[in-house]
Amino acid sequence: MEMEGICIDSGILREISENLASELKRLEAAIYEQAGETFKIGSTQQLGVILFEKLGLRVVAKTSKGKPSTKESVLLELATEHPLPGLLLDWRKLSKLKNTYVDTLGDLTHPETRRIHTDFNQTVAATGRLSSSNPNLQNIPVRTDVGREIRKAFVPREGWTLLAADYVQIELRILASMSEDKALLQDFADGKDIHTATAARVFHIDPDEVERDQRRKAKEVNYGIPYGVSPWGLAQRLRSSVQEAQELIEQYQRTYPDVSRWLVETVEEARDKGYVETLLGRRRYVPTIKASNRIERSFAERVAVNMPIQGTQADMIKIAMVNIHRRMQAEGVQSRMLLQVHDELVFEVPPEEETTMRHLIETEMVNALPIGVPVEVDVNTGANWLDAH
DNA sequence: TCGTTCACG
DNA sequence: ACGTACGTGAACGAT
Repeated sequence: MEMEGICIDSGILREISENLASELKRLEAAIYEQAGETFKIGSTQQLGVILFEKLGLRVVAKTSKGKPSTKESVLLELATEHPLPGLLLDWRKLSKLKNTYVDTLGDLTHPETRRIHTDFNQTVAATGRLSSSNPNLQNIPVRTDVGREIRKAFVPREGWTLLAADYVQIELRILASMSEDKALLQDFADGKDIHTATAARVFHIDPDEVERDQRRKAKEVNYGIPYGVSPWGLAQRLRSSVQEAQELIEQYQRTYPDVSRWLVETVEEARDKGYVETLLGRRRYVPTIKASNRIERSFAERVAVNMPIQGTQADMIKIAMVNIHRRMQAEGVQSRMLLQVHDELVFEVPPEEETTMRHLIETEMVNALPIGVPVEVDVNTGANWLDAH
């Protein structure tokens, strides 16, 4: 994958870069207008002086070094009180995308081959995941409109198509498997939309009565639980009261008692043995699980419950990658495996191999590591990375 | 080199 | 009262 690289359409990036440049220029003018002076917008220090001293806005949160924070959640809160924070949020979003992705990826693209080559690091992440660097191709934007435009610049070689295959809600399926939770196992066995199913159980209603907002809440709980989320943390994410968040967590614990038991037992196991492990026995040592400092200890407890899930997912996709590679060799295909993004594999395939590859990839991903829960994989093709989803 | 911020799963 | 969901990598500013 490192040597193969992936093809970049520099023309697309150049156009995005120009659009971003003019939009940023406009925002800069508006920001200086509101601030009443010019300054380095990217300097949190200079920005802090403007926001909290000159304009006298509230200090919502402090950084680890005790300075007034200007992070996104702070600016969001201040945006109702002054026009400047909203402009800064827009500026930060666009300058991040331009500087980190659009301009950098363009520069790193080989002028002849039009391809870009990352490093996949095998011995960095403590959970067993891969990481990607120089450049990191595992954090290419996708959540915003401009971000999605950047994905369109990742294209297949001439005449071929990109194929993306994603595990569907794999973390929660592994949680169901490891905890052997009856309700969670049943919902997956029934092929239900898991967040809707959770909402129905937690709110004691029919699945077809679940409202958008209830599903959103259930989704945050589902994803928060395997990380050991606190009532306060969940409240931040939901923008709800701590009270409501706490009730949601308690209701979840009553709904999925075996998950709750597994979380407790996994922390106990870490205390007893000094490590936790994945389904296949990959270990992570967590010595601070016995720390006298409560903050340090709590952190170790969250690490302990998260690693078996995240690590088993990493084990699973690695097995799938090896098996897919072997079969590609055996069948002598031209298709190439290009990227891995934790729960996703990206390939480029010639048109005549598309049907074969779709089937081969789905089969090997689904069957890589049997966990007693149905594993679902979403496979799509397209003219670029965005369209392949 | 460190701190802050923010991009992804 | 403490700090507050896990795992990463990179850009930028300050020192």
